[in-house]
Amino acid sequence: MTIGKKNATRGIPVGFSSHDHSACAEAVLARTDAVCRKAGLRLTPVRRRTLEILLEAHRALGAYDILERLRKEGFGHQPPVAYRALDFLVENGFAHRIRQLNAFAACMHPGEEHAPAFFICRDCDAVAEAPMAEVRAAVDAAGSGIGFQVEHTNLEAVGICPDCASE
Amino acid sequence: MTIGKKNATRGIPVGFSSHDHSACAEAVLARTDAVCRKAGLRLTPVRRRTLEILLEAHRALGAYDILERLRKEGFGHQPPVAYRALDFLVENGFAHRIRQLNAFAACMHPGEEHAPAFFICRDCDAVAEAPMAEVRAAVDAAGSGIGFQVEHTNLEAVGICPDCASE
DNA sequence: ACGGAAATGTGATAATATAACAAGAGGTGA
DNA sequence: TCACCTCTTGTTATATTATCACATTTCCGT
Repeated sequence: MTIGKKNATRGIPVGFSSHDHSACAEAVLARTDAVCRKAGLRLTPVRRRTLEILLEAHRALGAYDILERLRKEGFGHQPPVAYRALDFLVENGFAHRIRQLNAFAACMHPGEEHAPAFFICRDCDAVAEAPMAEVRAAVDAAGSGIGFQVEHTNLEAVGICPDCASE
Repeated sequence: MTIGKKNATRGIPVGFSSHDHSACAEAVLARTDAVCRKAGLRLTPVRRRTLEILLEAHRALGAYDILERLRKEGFGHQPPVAYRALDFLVENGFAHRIRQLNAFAACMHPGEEHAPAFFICRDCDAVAEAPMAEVRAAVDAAGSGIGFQVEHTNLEAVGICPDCASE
């Protein structure tokens, strides 16, 4: 599946409200830099560029979409290049994996403790990230009820985004 | 990835508590039958058998695991055979798709309105299904807050199951 | 029986992801 | 500095998951 072709030229892919993309992208990148320095993580060129690509695209991208862009910029052109960078970003909370779409999106709140929920439009594939701390608490509680120790939760809601609803 | 190899011979794959598998499997199958009759859905041989396989396995299975078993029993041996049966089951709520595992598990509450959450052991791949109606309500509410109309939610929690924790 | 819709079977291929190994970059202590 | 170690990158190859397209069959209502 190629991600997001349907809405490539209209709408607001990550999040549903208008705002200055480049400003927020820069801010997130700066914050990610800071978090890496503090944690001793190496935000190498591929990794940094991968995050930038996600931030610039401002939508969920498939690994092969990212790979293609990296290739055009002189990075390696084999799948592991993209997957490794994405793994790093996801593991450290700088990006999220959207399983419904087999895609990845930049995290808008790097470093902050947050259990995000994703709202995915089934029409245009736009993705919004919303904080759902209460949900995480409820899941933790339900888990302990059955002796299960929750380490990570992923909540993906599929439906219709405001843009597509108004059409 | 092949699903569930790690724990193929020990533990309790779907749900974490001991019980009579074959009894619960039969009950679920009977209920599914009833729901289909009532709704005018056709639980054809492949579909029925696919559900039975999931129920008997009592764990999440990959599409190709299921395909192999269907093949051995004389059904078609091409991927669409399994995927179509699984699509039917998932669409009608008789099975769930576990995206973390690229796998499928029989629904233990067919016909009941339920927004399930899945607890997935990262060690043995066992899956437990828990009802999380409150979570669904919270997600719906959060969705309306951003103008998003939620149609379907999927919540997957990864962690350590009681069996693996005690080792 | 007949016609249309749904379901099945098959071959082919697309899309996603990982394994395994060689080579390079960068830090650390002798 | 240099030997050493670890992490990172690049590449080849392959595994795994999923869908397309089309022919055939089955089912159901008329």
